Amino acid sequence: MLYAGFMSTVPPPFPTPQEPVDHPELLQLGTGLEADEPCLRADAARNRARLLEAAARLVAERGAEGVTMEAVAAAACVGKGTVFRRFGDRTGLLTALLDHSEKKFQAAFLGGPPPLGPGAPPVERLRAFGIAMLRRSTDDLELQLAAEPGANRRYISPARRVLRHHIEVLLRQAVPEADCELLSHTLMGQLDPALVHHLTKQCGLPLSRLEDAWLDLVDRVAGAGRSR
Amino acid sequence: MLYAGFMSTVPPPFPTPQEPVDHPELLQLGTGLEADEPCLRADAARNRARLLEAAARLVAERGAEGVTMEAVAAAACVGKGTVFRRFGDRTGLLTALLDHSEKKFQAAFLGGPPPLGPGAPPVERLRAFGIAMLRRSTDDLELQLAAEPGANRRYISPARRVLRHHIEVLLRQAVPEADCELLSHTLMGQLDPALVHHLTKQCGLPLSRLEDAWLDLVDRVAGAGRSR
DNA sequence: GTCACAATCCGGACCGAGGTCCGTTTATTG
DNA sequence: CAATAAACGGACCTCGGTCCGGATTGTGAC
Repeated sequence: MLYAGFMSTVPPPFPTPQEPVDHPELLQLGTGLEADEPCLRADAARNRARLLEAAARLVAERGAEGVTMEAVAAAACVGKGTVFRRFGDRTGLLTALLDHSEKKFQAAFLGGPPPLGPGAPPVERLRAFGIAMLRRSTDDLELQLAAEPGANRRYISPARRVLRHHIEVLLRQAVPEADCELLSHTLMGQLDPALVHHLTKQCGLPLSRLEDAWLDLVDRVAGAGRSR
Repeated sequence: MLYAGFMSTVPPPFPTPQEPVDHPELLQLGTGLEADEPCLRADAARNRARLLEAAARLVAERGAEGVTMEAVAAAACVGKGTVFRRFGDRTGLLTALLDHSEKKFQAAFLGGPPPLGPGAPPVERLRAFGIAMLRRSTDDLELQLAAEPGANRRYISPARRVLRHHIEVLLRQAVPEADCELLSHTLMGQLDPALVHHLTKQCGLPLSRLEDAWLDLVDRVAGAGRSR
């Protein structure tokens, strides 16, 4: 028997069938990313805010590694259990910290101005999307790494689903004959924060090279004279 | 101050400079994967064997999740500290369990018969390589998932390096004008055990579709009429 | 307003597992 | 048979995660 009271904030347990959304561009903005405040008791909401603030402060002063669930609880003057009830687990807390930036990004590519948003041809949107993700990764890279779930759940995080699905939709327009679902996973791989971290921080490659590689990859996969 | 006595088996702590190997095809067969037995004291070697056997037994009867460091130690009639000294951490132990299969696979694509081994044209070797990896992933998928290191170290595991480097070498022959280092990461992404697990076990896709997608990807990236 | 009741939340004791330390034991070498 | 380097073992620490008795809050009735 699991808790039942705090699933609003927390990614649904999965495996949920959750067949692919069929109305491509119209999925609700924050798929599971928010739905926070609706029905939270006053004290719960207050504690939630306190916790996020405390966590952000800890990240700022001690880095993501210093964000211990106990430390956050203590810094927020709250019991440890409260942190887990609200955010499910450490990954959930860290994800919530990234939520704001995440939603801004989603808004940008789902409804913002072209070439990132609708209006530009799909391949161009793909190019812009990758560049934007790479740039976004360089900020709060540490947090994104720390927020990454274990191997079992890496591919079922709601945020990742949204990103990947967006790529898939664009791919369908650009290369309808391909297996766009799988292809989208491949493209996502190139934007994986862990890979970006490895290449830039551990191997010392300049970000521009990753950007070039993305553009090249899009070309190869969905580029001009494609027929298969 | 770290331990210094058991680094033979264990991936070097990193950050070690470790500049990229320059002699492409000639790297020693097991890059960091073995170098085990050479200078182990008799009792140490015996305990190592005991531990691996115990771990394998535990995997067999309780699944990878049941492989607790304490349980392994107990099953091998050995102290907990010994397990860590020998294998560094849980990932190291699990990796060691996969070592045999890993080396066999390396031998197959580095020196075995074509099209996997040398002798076939690079694109064909690439195709065969992916298919082989996908098939290999379906066996001991659970173990491979469990052995995956945390986000920080995912891209610096020696075994992964070897695989990726092999792809890179083949790519250089097939598409010399491309950024083969980065492209190889992309291709590796498609073969990531976690992805394979997600797609086959959680989404229910048949393995054959992954294989088709791999062939298609190789085509797109390094396929026939390429000029850029 | 206030009272009572149910739903929700809180807190911190508790557990298991990974990882570390260091005093002790054992293999090797000459 | 020393002497030395290496290995051993298990107590110990930290941290993520769980549990449940008790405290708070929202609500409807009066």
